[in-house]
Amino acid sequence: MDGVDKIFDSYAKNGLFENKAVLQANYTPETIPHRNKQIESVASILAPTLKGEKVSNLFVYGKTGTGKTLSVQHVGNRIEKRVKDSGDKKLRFLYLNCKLKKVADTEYRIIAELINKLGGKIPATGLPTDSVYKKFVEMVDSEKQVIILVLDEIDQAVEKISDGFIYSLTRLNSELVNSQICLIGISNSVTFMDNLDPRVRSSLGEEELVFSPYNALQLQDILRERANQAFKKGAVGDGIIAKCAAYAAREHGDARRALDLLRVSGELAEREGGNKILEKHIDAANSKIDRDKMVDIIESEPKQFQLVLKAIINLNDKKEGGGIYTGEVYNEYQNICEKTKSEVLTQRRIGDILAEFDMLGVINAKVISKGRQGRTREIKLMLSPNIREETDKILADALGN
DNA sequence: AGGTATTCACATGAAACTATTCTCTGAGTTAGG
DNA sequence: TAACTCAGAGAATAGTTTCATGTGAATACCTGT
Repeated sequence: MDGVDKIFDSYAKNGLFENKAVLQANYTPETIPHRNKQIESVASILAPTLKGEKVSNLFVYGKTGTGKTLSVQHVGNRIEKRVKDSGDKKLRFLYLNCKLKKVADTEYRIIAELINKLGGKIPATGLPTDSVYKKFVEMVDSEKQVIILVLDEIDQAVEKISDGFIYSLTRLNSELVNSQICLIGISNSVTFMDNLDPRVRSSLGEEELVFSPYNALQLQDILRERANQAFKKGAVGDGIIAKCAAYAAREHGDARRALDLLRVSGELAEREGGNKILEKHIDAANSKIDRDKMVDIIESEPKQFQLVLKAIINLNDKKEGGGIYTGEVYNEYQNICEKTKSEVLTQRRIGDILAEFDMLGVINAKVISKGRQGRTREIKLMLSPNIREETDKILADALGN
């Protein structure tokens, strides 16, 4: 009876989870608490499709984890079911997440993916975009039907491609003879609409819907409902739910985060062999989630990014507290490249890489002007000590030294 | 002293280039009738 | 003659370089008191 057996034993005996899938990100719950109003709005906007009538395009926005995607999909499923039951009208509900890398982050791939969902076939590459587009129109228009097209994280798509793409989609209706198409855009950036072509804005934003963040009490309701299904009885106290909710509420009311927190807490408690989640598990889970996320990011970053990060870390160690500037980073970066015999990129490119690190929250870079000493980014490394440790390991590993 | 003009060290943008990935096409090759 | 193979053409993407333009404020330079 060694340690491994002991682990297996205790796992089999007192697993905390009844059904862990309930807490996972892709789970679709039966009910969606505190979103009735929004769901009804979506439903009333989409209702005309049941009669095959033209409906307004809809634009939905709200922070991550506020139930946007869930609500829209919920309504979509209901409509589809309804249509299937009554059986006369043809209606397709297409959901597409534009952020998924390698699936739908270019114009070509988005349309190709849509064609796939419609049941058509298209090679992953090798065809001119407009012929793919033509094929799409053809497929849509091949019979009399209504198509509800949901583009999730649409802001990502526009950033990568251009808004001309969406413009042509919104204008699609005029090209279609038989069918109707209804566009639903989902975005978590409120400002996304502002720097959009006015024509696109007006046609996409015929109807708008805002999902505001959940507050702590609402999060508690959500958690409680899911916890009931996910855990065995008695595993979760009420204080635990409240604490998870409070943590997540602090982070702009992100329900996904709250659920993650609960799940990871459960996993930690289980691993310790306990039969109950304790408060300390939540704290541990909280930092574990942050750490895992960051480590994941750094680990999966391409080599050049890691070299730049290494340069920043070196400088950070060398001059405790003092500001780090782009030029310094570039010099240090060049040194490291020389040592590791890597290709050296231009300063222009390093600037972009720094901006991306800033976006990811690895560093905090503020553009400041030092007067006669020019304009530059003032960079602060944002890795907490325990993440820092892991990072060093990863970098040493990846860069071989 | 107070007001302008300079100037620095990059930031930020746009366009062009490169390497790689993928499919399709058609020529040439092979195998079977 | 049909089936098969394989190089090359065309297209798209990611990552980068090249060229161009922008910019906030410390400093240098005036100006008139």
